[in-house]
Amino acid sequence: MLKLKVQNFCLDSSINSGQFFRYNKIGDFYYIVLIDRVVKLKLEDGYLIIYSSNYNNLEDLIVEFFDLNTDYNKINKKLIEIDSNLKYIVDSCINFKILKMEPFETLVSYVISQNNSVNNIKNIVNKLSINYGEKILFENNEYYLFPTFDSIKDITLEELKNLKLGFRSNYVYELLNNIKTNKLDLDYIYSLNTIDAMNYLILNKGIGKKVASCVLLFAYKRYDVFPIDTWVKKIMGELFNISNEKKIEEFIKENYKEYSGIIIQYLFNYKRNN
DNA sequence: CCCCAGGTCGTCA
DNA sequence: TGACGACATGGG
Repeated sequence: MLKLKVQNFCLDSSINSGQFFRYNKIGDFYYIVLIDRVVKLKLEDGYLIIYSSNYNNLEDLIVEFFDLNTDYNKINKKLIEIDSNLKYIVDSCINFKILKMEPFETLVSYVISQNNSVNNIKNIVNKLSINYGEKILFENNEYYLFPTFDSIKDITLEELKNLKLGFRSNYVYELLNNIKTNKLDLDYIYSLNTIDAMNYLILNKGIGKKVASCVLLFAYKRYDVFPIDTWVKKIMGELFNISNEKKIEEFIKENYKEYSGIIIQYLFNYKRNN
């Protein structure tokens, strides 16, 4: 068991925020499939109580995944300074973190996410993992890692359709092919600035601005990008009477700059939970 | 039977 | 450029 002192951290809202799809809550504990292992954890009296199928380098992994070294108090203060009318939104997301997810998993998951519901995304990603991911035994139960690129690089279109990806089957199929032919290199993205990274991702069929934004925000920690989805459009219409996507983009970018992704994530959470 | 979900693409003006 | 329907599937 690993016990980790944490401050200003809400495990519930951070996991259950539509960012990450590989988790289950049983009793007080969350069971999450994190890269190469199963992690079971709960928050108790300011400590994370953590069990895992693999304790190697576990603390670093947890700190990185939950973004525990970023000073959100400072960021939140800035957000409120920019627009104090949104204080109640920021307050409602207090101790919420933007997760740092694995790029390949994030990319595939978010291609699947389009025009889909969080529950159904979870289902499909789980099915994909059960069929093609490595099996991990933990507490006498079977868990499945998200497939590596190698384990699904030769998947057929029909297999994808059988997993009920629907029209997204073609997108995932082509995406894997692009990685295979090195037309898409996920490591290359680290070297690109945000705008170039966005344009690079959008070259792939099935990846538009929204999916690319999610990938850059959730897997590459680019806080200056922000996904605009149906929930964000709704709340921006209600709060600011802005419904046009371009106008939303200009407004957020102009006001929130390098923290755009964080305020948008707060707005998304608030709208989805209320 | 309808509408909608962390959208994107192709087409048509 | 901008608007608009199609696209698979599951759930309300």
